[in-house]
Amino acid sequence: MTAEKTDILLIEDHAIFRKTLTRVINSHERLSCENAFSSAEDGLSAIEIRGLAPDIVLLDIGLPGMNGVQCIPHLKRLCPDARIIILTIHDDDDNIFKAVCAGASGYLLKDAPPEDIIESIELVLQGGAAMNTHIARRVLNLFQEMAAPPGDYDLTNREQEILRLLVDGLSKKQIAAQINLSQHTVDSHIRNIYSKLEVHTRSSAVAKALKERLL
Amino acid sequence: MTAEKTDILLIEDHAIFRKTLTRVINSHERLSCENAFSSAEDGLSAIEIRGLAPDIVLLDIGLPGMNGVQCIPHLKRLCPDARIIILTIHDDDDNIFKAVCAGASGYLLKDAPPEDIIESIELVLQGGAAMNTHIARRVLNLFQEMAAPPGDYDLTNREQEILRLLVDGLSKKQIAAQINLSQHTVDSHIRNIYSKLEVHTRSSAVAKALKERLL
DNA sequence: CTTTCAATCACGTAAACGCGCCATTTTTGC
DNA sequence: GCAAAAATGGCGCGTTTACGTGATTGAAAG
Repeated sequence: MTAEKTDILLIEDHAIFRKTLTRVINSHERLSCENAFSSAEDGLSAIEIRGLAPDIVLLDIGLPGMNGVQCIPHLKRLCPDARIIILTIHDDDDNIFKAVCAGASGYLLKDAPPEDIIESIELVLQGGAAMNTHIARRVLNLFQEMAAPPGDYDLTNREQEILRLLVDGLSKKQIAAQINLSQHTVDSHIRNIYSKLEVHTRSSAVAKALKERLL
Repeated sequence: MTAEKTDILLIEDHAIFRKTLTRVINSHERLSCENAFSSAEDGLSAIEIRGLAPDIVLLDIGLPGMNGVQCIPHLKRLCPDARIIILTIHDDDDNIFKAVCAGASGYLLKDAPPEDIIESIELVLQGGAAMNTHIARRVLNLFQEMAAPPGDYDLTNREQEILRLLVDGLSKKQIAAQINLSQHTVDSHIRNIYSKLEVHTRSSAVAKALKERLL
């Protein structure tokens, strides 16, 4: 443990909220917020020009100009080690999804009491993620939606093996050579695959395999 | 609010832990655990035969026979309204990923104190998700890995359009008909796509398009 | 014990494919 | 205004594919 305080950078366009939050953070003995900005552009250019390297970035989504989600990739580039915590009134799935995909470590709602925000910062510093249980639930739901149940077409092992090689773009001849079979046998397996997947072209088979995670 | 207690079903092969947990749950005034099983098979058949409809299922992953992850789809089918909370010693990414994709609402480690487990059950009942912050962090990381930045091969609009049709499994002739072009033109576009994607077969192009989200 | 099914191999054919090589026109960017 | 890039169209050739129509073997299931 060093004596250094944790350096927090804040990007938030609402002036009163920004000042309140800065004060609350600075009243904490191990947290420090020296840099607070009202737009993503200001924050990013300050980071770049003054070489800031915050430990944590608290980021609003509803910013004028560049919004918070768009800002995340730039932050990741300028200070890859910084943890980003989204702090917003928008709790719709789309924003949550985009923020999480872009690399946020936390997603807090502004109506959370200041102590919760401080606690979340500490959790993130300890390597955790900060979200309330309802946001967490949304994240899990998003996951489940993305992870459509892998289709099941009763492919045999051999068929799956050959389907994988088809996805790799190999021809019958190449597949036959790869697994030491006759081209005719490979052909036969491919026919069975087509029949089970109900397709008539290689492309459709490959597309179906990838879309429905058959491998 | 009904006077009914929340019905919790437990599947856990470790007898002592199972009994401890059952006792702790039943000592809670609004929770009830009447059904505890030592295997997924026992639990599932009891649900099916006796028509159980638990509100929450606490599910171990490291079960003999069918494991917890495999069990989830069956639970979803037999009692679609039940919330599933994974309770396990395994906190590796693969298990977390599979459990979350399969539809778990929570992921707890067995070393959590019983009070935490009770609290998590309450959170899930309130529509939240139950995980500690480190598990949550892993989930977010998984998200970010899945959301790899879409590849960029400078495909033109026309090329993207045709690539989409290739993914749909259409032949040159069908594509030409679909967008009112000569087969030769389509052929020409396909060549350019191959060249940009650095592939030489339709399958590889389709695979690359889907794997790297080029559409 | 027989039937089903996976896995293996075979021949032939019409259609589709990948590619070399080429030309014209339109759009885009400096 | 001009060069680069994109979009369009064309011919030919050797290869590959999809599919019809078979066969044999061995293992699993009834």
